[in-house]
Amino acid sequence: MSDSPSEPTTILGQLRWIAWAQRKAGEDWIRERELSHEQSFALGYLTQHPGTIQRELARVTRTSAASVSSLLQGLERRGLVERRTDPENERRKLVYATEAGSQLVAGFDTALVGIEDELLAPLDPAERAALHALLARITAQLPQPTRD
Amino acid sequence: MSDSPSEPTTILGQLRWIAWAQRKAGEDWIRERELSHEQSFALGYLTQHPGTIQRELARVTRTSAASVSSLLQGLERRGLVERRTDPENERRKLVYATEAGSQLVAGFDTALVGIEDELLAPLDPAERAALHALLARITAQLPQPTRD
DNA sequence: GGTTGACAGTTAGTCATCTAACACTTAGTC
DNA sequence: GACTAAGTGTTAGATGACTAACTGTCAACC
Repeated sequence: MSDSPSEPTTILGQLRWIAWAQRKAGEDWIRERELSHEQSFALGYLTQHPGTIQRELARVTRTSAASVSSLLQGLERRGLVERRTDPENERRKLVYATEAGSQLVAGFDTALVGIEDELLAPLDPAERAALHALLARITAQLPQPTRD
Repeated sequence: MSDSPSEPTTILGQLRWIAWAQRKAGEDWIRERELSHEQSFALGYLTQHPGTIQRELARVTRTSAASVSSLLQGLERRGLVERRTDPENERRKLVYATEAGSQLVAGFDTALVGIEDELLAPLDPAERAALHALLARITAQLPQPTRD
């Protein structure tokens, strides 16, 4: 074996590398707004899925309930999100992005699209479709921190 | 726009998901040895590349010099690695896995191969090669935390 | 030969995340 | 109705990683 599987010559090494590059690419955008990566992601998600409960946020961000809890505390302290107890099930808290929160992350998704577009620049549309299809085969069998 | 680019329907969402799954899959193996992910990775790398300097370790792990420093402190305290100042350049420290360190991560790379194999199970060899080629096109243009 | 700037690593302080334990709510069961 | 188990969220403590500032070393240049 010429190379360790931890290195970029392996498929998983490539994946981790690209994921890392994406993270780095988004950092400027995020830092301007004084948010963390996960905060931006959560806020962006909430603008598109108002009333998400915390447990689902944990699922889509693939993190823990505890992390979501403290993450939202930070956002709430800054008035960017609002938590309301679900009247129909008082265990749950429905989370909403406030007007300020929505405005702060306005353009977040377009920024992400831009980053994706830049990273995928070497591939033409047909190749992107092929890549997407291959990856879908893999994700289809993955463990389940999925959204509904 | 039917979906946020943060979600698994996008290519970058898929990548992050798979990278996350890989991490989770390795956790059992790692926890048995009371190591962190980065520690395992570094120790595995050092068994295959003895005498690596810390700055290069930071590059291949795509982290900071400070993180490598404290990471190695932990490994050195447990006698798993050894740091020797490079006699030819006293700024540098050459890092070696000790015998104990090598034995501890013996099988690390085969474990990684197993994880990769499991994740890629849905793809046949030709498809894996295609995936690898597509990803290589992307990584070829990425910013440069590369090895030599 | 001293000065300057780049390179290599460490330290201190901060922040985010995780795990484990806890409190509260709901639903099922006797 | 009381008991039990599962679902939801929070808190506390430990860990890990980052940024910024620092020390020490090398190389280039006048």
